[in-house]
Amino acid sequence: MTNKERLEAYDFAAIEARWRDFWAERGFFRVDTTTRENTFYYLNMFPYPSGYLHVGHGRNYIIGDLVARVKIMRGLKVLNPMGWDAFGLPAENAAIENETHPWTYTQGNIAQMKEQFRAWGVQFDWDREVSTCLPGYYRWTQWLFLELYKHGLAYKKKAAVNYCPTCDTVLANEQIVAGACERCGTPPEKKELEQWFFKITNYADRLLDDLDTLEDWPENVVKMQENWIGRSEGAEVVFTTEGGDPIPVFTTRPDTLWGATFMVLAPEHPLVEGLTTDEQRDAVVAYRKQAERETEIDRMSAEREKTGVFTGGYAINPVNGARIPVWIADYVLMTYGTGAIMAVPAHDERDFEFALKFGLPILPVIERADGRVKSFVMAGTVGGEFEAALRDAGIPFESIDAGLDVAVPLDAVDRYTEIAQTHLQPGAWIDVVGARWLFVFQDAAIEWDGMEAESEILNRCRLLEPKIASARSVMEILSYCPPYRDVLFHADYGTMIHSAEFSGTPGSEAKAAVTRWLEEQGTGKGAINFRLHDWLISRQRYWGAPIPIIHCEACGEIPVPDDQLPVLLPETEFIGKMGLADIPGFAKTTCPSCGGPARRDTDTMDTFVDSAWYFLRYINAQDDEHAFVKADVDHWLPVDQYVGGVEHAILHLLYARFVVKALHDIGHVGFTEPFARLFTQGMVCHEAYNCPEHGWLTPDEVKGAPACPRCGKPLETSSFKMSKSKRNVVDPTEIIETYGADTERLYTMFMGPPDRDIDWSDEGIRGSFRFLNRVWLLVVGHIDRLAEIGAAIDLPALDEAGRGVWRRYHRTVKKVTEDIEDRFSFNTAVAAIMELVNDLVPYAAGEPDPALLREAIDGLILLLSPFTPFVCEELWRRTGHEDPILEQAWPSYDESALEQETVEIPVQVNGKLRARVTVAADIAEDPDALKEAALAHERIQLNLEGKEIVKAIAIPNKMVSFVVK
RNA sequence: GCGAAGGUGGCGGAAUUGGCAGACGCGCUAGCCUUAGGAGCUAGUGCCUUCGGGCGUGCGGGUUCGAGUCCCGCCCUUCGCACCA
Repeated sequence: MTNKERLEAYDFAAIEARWRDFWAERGFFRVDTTTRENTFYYLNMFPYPSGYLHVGHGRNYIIGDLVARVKIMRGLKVLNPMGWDAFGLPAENAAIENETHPWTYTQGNIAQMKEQFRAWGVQFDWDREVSTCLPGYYRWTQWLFLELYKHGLAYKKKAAVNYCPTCDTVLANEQIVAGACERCGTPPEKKELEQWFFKITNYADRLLDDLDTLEDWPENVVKMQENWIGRSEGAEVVFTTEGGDPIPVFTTRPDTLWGATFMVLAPEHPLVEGLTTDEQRDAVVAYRKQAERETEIDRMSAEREKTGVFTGGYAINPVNGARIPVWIADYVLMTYGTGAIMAVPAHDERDFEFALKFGLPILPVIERADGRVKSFVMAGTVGGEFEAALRDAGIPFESIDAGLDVAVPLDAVDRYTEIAQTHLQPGAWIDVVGARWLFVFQDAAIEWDGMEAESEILNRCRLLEPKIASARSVMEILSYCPPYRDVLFHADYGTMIHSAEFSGTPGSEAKAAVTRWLEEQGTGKGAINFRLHDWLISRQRYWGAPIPIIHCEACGEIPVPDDQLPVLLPETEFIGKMGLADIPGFAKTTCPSCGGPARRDTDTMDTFVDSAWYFLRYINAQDDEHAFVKADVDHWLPVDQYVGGVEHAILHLLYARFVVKALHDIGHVGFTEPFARLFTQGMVCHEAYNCPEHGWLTPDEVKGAPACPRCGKPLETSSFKMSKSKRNVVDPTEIIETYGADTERLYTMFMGPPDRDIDWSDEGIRGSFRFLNRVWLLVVGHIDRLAEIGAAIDLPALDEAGRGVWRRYHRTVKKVTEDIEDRFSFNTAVAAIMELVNDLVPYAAGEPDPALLREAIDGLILLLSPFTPFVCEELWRRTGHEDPILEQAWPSYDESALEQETVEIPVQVNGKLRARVTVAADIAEDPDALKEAALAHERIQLNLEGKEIVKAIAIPNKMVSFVVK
């Protein structure tokens, strides 16, 4: 090997300084968006300018830079822009904390983050930089608002908001932590305020249906969106109060209507007032007050007991005229469906729990799908020959504590009833539950099929058994019997029973049949309900885009005319915790319509509005006349590849999809989905150390010791997402100083699959550094042995080692290309490059073919360049190239190099690997020849000795397998 | 409870279509080299072994010549939603 000592060391600091600004100066990442051919729009979710990016943030941008570089070398015109999600609460709160203006805070952070990108070698088209807090941007956010407004998609209505009485302000949902105001800990109150909404519910169906067209989105994100939209199919059925007021309810189970034994309204339902009787008034008022106060905190606790109060009022079930009690309970939400439900306790788990607790009747109206019927016969309730009779009838049973557990076949229920009745002792009864419901008394077997049977059975049982004299329903009696626990309740779609003329309707038809009938009767109709609510975009905070609406006493709500946009954020000094309403003079204006005195809307928009359209703005970021140009966005959008964190899987992505659909319908864009391909990268975690006394400690303080350096107490150690508060962030500046940006980039791509959460390893990164040193020495140490650029390889003249390297090189090109472009599998791409280097090092140290070495080294540098652009650009120049790497074509591979001359084929005998035979490629192709070769192998012959071959399988190029006896 | 992802050596992970489990890297072991650094180089490294082999991808079954991969039934971890009628 060439004498190492003479070789220049890998001086990453000097190399990175040399090339840091090169790519930007040459404009490789600038693109003209009027271009129409070979374009590629790569987009990272833009960050909130927090001012500091750790190595975990780096993952996102390094992936983007890598893909962009590959696509550029592929000859595509790549748009990879960057901007700042600069408005919003985090910036405002941080600014308040630092006693500065959010503007100053944000600008300083942006400068710092740009410097970090530069250090990483991460390149963007900075000519298209977008910052949502600049008037040049939010002027168009306001335009977007007005477009939606003019098309009926933005409206104002009273809505319950969270209001903190201590801070005297409205709180955004994000400001409520564990049910209390994040600043002062006071539980917020519900307050009715006028709020702006976007009518996203108009698009619920399309947002759901179009998810099917997003084939390149991660499955979990699609599912999360589906769940969030929450489409339910069922019926709306109109119950009535005794006073004649309609109470519409939504149900997904119209087939269970005959089992509705009571109703429950949300505590704040408007009909509660009228339904409440004088006796119940105090209880109802108290409950409503409690519900209003406690919802937020209480909803946090997972499994809470059902609570509720009877109003004293009754309603009429339209299907059978039954008079049923109306209750209020906080498990019914005013914000879903109609805020009222019909309760079918036999087939809805929540209703079941509620009914049992409050003693309301529970009537099964759907047969169990599994047909199970059970009967528990308590010891002493039957005569001695009972068991023999069961055996004769072929009815299986089991003796358990205190009695017999009988599993009655569904078709033997009547026979069982007879047997039970014959052997019943005086004063006893036997019940049959599950797919049939019967109570067998000495003088009668009563089918439990409705309210009349309910009261008769209840009365009889209470008389017969003093212990249950206080039972309030039949189901309550049954619930005392443990063996019945799993058969009393079910939510199956089974055959309808106890439902008048619908009894016997099979489960598969029941829903549709009842819905049709309800429509004929005029008491209900098929209905679809969504969990998705309209998007509340009003914020009563300063740091956001002002809503461009003027309120005039004479003319009403007037949109700010286009030539008066933007409505600028008023300049103030240190703003503290306030909204636009607190800024003197802001609201005062004149009506654009009548010229009279008027008042500006003082709400600002949710930051999710800013980020719901920024990907359009990049296309024409400097256009002062338009938000974007239709012809351009229609070409560039949908974004070819969108990358960001899963934390935005629901809100941001849903809002962006909604805005694009709305803009499409209005006619501003020609496409209906913003992001063709989505990739969600995982978080980077790092060891964090917690001392019960001194809190979170940095790894430096701990130095690997298991105890706190200050108090000696044992430390809790576990891996968390990097965060300042847990003191476990890894600072890229330190990494870059120690190893260089290339090493950080390489390790970030190598440490694991990019979609998975992963631990940053302080040892692991050294492997990547070592590898780059190896590459450096390989290239710099053999420059004098490289043939001239472009020299042709004389393939037949290569020795065996050379042919091996040649094949390895081409296989590597194929694998790296596919791993990056098709699979986003950067870790395995790096592993393949490492394997290539592992082959090249000994080859280069021997008697390498200069032309082959040239091809392999050039190719290695190009393959590695998207990962480690600094060192690769340096090596590229040192090996004699004058043009930059980004002007080179991405390496291609030679198909013929992928074919092996000899192949190693595993041979199995009875499923166990017994030998490997090395055969020529043409033999490996031919099953018969392959079998012959396998049979000829010594170890196989040994294994086959004295055995008969039952079956022989040869899969070309894969495997030979013998089955022997 | 519902939905999603995952469980493979001491560790991060690989195995893309049912075909050689553990690529690549970290760590570790031994040796070499050295101007003694946490550098570099070489070899080894799933477990057990009587050195023939046996066992091995969360657990239990199944399909198959062949299963980390497919099917059935469980267990565990992480994430998202959660009284949504």
